[in-house]
Amino acid sequence: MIDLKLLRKNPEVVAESLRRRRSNLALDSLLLKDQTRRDLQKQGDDLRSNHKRRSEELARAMRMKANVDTLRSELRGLSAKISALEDEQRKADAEVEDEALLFPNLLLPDVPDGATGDDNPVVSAWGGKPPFSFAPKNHWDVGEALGILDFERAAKVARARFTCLKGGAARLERALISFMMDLHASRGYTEIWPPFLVNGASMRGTGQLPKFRADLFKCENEDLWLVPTAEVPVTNLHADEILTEDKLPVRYCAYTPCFRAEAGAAGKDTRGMIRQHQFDKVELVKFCRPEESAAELEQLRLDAEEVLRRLNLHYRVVSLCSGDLGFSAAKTYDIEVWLPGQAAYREISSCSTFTDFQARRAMIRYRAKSGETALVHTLNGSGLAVGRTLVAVLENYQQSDGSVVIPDALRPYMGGITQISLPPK
RNA sequence: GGAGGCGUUGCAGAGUGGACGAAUGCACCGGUCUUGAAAACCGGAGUGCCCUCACGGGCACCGGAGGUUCGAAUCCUCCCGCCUCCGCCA
Repeated sequence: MIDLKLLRKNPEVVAESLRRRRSNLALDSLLLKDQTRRDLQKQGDDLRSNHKRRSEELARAMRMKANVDTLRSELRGLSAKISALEDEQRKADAEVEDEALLFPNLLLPDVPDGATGDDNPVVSAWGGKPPFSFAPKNHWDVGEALGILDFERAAKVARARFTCLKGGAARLERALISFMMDLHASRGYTEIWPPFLVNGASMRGTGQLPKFRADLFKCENEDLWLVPTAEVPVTNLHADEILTEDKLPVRYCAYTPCFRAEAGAAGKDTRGMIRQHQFDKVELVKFCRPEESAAELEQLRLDAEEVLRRLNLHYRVVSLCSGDLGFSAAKTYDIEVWLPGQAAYREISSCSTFTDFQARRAMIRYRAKSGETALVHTLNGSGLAVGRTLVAVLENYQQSDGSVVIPDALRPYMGGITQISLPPK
């Protein structure tokens, strides 16, 4: 959530960020609702203060056995007035909250300006496109020929946008998860195995609700939602907590399956495993002091990149421009892996700082040595999207005979398998 | 799923209708004492919202939401969580 005090004091700062995002949200209505809310609070506080004093008077009078009928009925009237005002106040609070929750995070100043993903500048690259002596195939062709990806049967038991992995691919998926978790755990991230269903408050805390309800799967008749990313359960681990400063920064890594309704993505990436209702992901999540968050974002990005380097997969990094940035993020790097079968770079990790936006929603704070409490900054990034990493391995490590060589870094996790070969005819 | 018990300020733990934002102990932060430390003694510490340039002040918060009452940590209803026993299950 954006900072309403800042909005009140510096509306032009918020307006400028919205303008850069190409958002058409207007501030007037929110500012007005905020003013109404504060007026009502002042009125209510004054009435309650008065009521409190008169009530004490009544108690004193009763002790002296005085007649209190007049005072009592007067107070009854005052109490009714307060009740009515409190209803109004609740309504006003909700109106401010409902509207404020729809405002995206403020951009960091160094977010490049731009309208769409086409405007995202490439900030770095690693490796090079691997040479092929033949025309490299799409991962679905590679996988179906090997009999390790089964889209049709997955659609039969679930529906479209699900994949069934089999044999070498299933093993590879599991190997990738273990490989990534081991790597991050060895580099200072504490391993977390969180719930895969969360309540609505958690979804609100990280910003999925109320705005992106349509992208989520929900359990019927329960306040339980399937996680779209480990970011949700892991960030909310510290909701409503005050962390001690010497524990910061807190760094977690977590594997979860991710469930996304992919509303509005009809017709996009309909073939293959790029865009699924269910996929696996290893996520990195950090909580830190505000002054550390810029450096932590850079390190987060490097930690995600390390996975691709060890797998020897070519990638580039783009900085999301103002118009392309996600709702909750203040700044985001996307890591895009090279997919030779599609001759394209595809997003495989997204590393973001959310500054205090999620911390304010989820009330995640820390106590500074001075004794003051302040909101932490939260960050997270994929490290990596496992399904897309599997795609990248299939496409980049495919051989002319249709087999796929296992990258060296994964071999310890593959039980001696060095290559996924075609089944005998 | 059934039966019962419980949920208070960082922790422990009092408080069953008013003077309770809440005793006490521990922990924590200052200070005195000490060469230093411990102990002892003195003092200070919750969170949020609002008003104020500030000093300061007001209001709310005893798991959550309602209700009864002039007044609720305390009484009532519902919900959530934890514990114990039974059932079921991996």
